[in-house]
Amino acid sequence: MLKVKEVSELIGISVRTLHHYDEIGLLSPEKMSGSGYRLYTDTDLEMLQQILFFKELGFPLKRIKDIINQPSFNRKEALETQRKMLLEKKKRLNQMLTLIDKTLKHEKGELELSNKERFEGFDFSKNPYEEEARERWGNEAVDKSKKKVSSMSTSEQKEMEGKMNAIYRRLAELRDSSPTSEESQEAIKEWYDFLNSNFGHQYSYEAFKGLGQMYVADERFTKNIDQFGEGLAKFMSEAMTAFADKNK
Amino acid sequence: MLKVKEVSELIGISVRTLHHYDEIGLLSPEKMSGSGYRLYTDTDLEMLQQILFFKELGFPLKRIKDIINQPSFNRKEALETQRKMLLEKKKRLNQMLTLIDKTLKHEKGELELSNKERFEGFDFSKNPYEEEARERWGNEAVDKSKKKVSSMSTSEQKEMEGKMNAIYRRLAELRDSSPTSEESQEAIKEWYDFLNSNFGHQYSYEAFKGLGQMYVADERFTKNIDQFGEGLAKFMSEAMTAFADKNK
DNA sequence: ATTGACTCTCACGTTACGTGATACTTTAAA
DNA sequence: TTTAAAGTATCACGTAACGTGAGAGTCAAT
Repeated sequence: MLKVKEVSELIGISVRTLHHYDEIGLLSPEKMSGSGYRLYTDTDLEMLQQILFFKELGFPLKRIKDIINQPSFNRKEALETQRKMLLEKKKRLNQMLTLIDKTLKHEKGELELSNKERFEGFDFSKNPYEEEARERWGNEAVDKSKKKVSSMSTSEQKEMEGKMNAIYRRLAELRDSSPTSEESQEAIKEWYDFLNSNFGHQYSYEAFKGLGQMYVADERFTKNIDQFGEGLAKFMSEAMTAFADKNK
Repeated sequence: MLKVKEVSELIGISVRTLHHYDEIGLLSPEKMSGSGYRLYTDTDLEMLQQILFFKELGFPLKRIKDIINQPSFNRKEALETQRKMLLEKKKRLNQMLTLIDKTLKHEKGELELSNKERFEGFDFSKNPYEEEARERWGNEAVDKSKKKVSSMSTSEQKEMEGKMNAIYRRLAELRDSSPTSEESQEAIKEWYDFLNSNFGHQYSYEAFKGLGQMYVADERFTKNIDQFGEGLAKFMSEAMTAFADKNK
């Protein structure tokens, strides 16, 4: 069992960080000495490794706490998911390297670079790995929408629900047409805007696409959506994918 | 020329961020409309790209501002340095992937993993790229010490200078002995502690070693230090390297 | 003229610690 | 056994980098 300085030196994080993690309930050591000293066990260190990987991937500490406290949390699975996420991060890094090379060529007058192209290697999606985390450890869109809704007044809830239903009904009318038609895409845009302005969560196009995929993968979504019309979830999923791919 | 929302949507950063960068003088648009709207030119966007690369590499905004305001700042050179840094970042990412693979093997009982090994892919050095930035855009140890000194009272300056000179003199006395001797290492530790408590900058052992190397690589340092004794810069450099290697 | 979208500044809030202070505990040396 | 230095705790303010909401001014289309 290690005390704070020992852990701090072993890993290279500050004692203050360890205190902070204890305070917020993220990592509280399994044992305390009689005089109130924190004593970290091997198990604590195993969990700390998990935390540091999630932190490296840009997850806020609160979210990390959520995740590791899931009853279904399993370290081996987590490592595999984190591995996948790190590979994606590596891909993004490669995109940035490609962008630098292009910019250097541009500086040398070897190629043209539009303003848009100048920033194509950057991706400021909120947290690109949150979608994956959600799939594995919790469906935050559903959870968050439930929470957000429950904190509204009744009339606010009715208004929002009315808007949502209207969009669903509109989409249901369109579900026999092509998901990529102009009308369908317009309606999906409305859905995209609605989600982004009412649920305290900002969807990237990629995340929106992932959400659409979940509509058909997750029974709860499919059932809920298909109330408005048989096959609506599938239609929306396809339309959302098309929307995201068109706008990326 | 683009207004804030256009820039925000082009790149994916918030309007607030652009406001903030203007406020702190990091990126102020070249033009303003008659009514006070920020108007960003292509040149502004070029600089913003630079800023975002530095930010990706973990540089604080203040430091980024320092760097890009250097008279010697040159975008092509910056891109090349940033490229190098991103490659290093990629290497660190690979180390983490390797660590995950090792941890997974451990979970499966295929290998042993000590507590130390469990964290070997992590590196929490302050900002690992600062050393390189310093080499290229400014010798912050010198600059910062000058700035720090100029904001002190005269008596504070004398006291600090006295301490510094005493350490130099001590080291000068030892310069004909081995840089790794106990006495030399003690004196170097004093220098390390002095630097870390007087210049508003925290040296990692690696950075301290790098600084020692600069003493012989940078004419200004060598000249300044050798005032205390011929060959002192070289001696200190070697002793600092030994000190860092022993403590890492 | 009106309205909705856009822009500005202001200012408080959030997140994740860094830092210094004060008091208690532990450890090693005298 | 005592002492002093190192280690640990809690407290609380500060920093960095925005996020968020508010209120007022601007712009463009109807």
